Amino acid sequence: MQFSSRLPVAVHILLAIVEFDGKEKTTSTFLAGSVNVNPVIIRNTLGQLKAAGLVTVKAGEGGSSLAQEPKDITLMDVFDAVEKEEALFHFHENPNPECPVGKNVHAVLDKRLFSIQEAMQAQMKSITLQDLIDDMDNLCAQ
Amino acid sequence: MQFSSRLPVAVHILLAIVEFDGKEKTTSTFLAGSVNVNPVIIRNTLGQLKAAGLVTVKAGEGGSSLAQEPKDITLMDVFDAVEKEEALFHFHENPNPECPVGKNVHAVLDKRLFSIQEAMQAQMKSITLQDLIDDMDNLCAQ
DNA sequence: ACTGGTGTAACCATTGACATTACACCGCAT
DNA sequence: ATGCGGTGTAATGTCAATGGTTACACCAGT
Repeated sequence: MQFSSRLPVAVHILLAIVEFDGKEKTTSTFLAGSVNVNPVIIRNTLGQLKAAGLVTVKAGEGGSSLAQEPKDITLMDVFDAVEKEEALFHFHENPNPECPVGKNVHAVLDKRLFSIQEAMQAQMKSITLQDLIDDMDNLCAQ
Repeated sequence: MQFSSRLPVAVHILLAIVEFDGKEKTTSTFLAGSVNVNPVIIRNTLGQLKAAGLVTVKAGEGGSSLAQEPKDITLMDVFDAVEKEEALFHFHENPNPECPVGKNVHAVLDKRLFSIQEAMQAQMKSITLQDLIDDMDNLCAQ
């Protein structure tokens, strides 16, 4: 199982907004050209980022810009904005309640799985958009 | 996006094998009754666990047992056995190489995303089957 | 040989992601 | 005020993966 490409796409959008700030009008069509997906995908993603308060989008005029400082936007913020999942793991089953194992797996596993999710999220929180910008600037400087 | 229910199912199977060891013949049908899924799912999952060297399955006779000590089996082992994914994140795009952002997102994001994956895996490695057995015994004792 | 069980393959239904078209609405500029 | 570029969103199609189910060949002990 793997995540959708939404997080990468959203990050790409944010980086492009920063990069082209003041140079180009960052319309959905323009961004779509850089990310190489359909403009509607951009608009939807941008809508999610806007709802999360990470960007502002100019309705009639067109274009978008960051609503927060790059150092204040973490990957966790972006992830939250773009993936609405509550639980990472899918506890599908209706385990057999007659069975000593079936009756208790849920209680036993849940907190462990949640701790895994928390570990992931902690790491996401430690990475900011600014980190990525710095990395990109270093690459470009070479 | 979320993971399939394979990891939970696999853990359930392992716990049941331990729990009913010596008491019941843990056939795929029997296990299916506890997990409450189709026996074929159990056989497939059991096949993956076997391939990973975590369990042994008796072909003609029927039933299965652990191939390692519960304290030596981590959730990471189970996850690896059951989810064959390499990368957690799906870097779908063919970003526009003409664009300074598109050209570099991959390089910049990849290592960050991988570090998130590693954080998750580290936590998975820290949880053993024995931990879960202990938790379950405590629940049953109450 | 019979029987219970395993290992697979084939097929179906469902779901979610992503692409794409279409269209209503907004706001600037002529 | 109207045209135009742009946004917001719904409807639809395609594709891949999951999970369910049936079917059947193979294995081992009685």
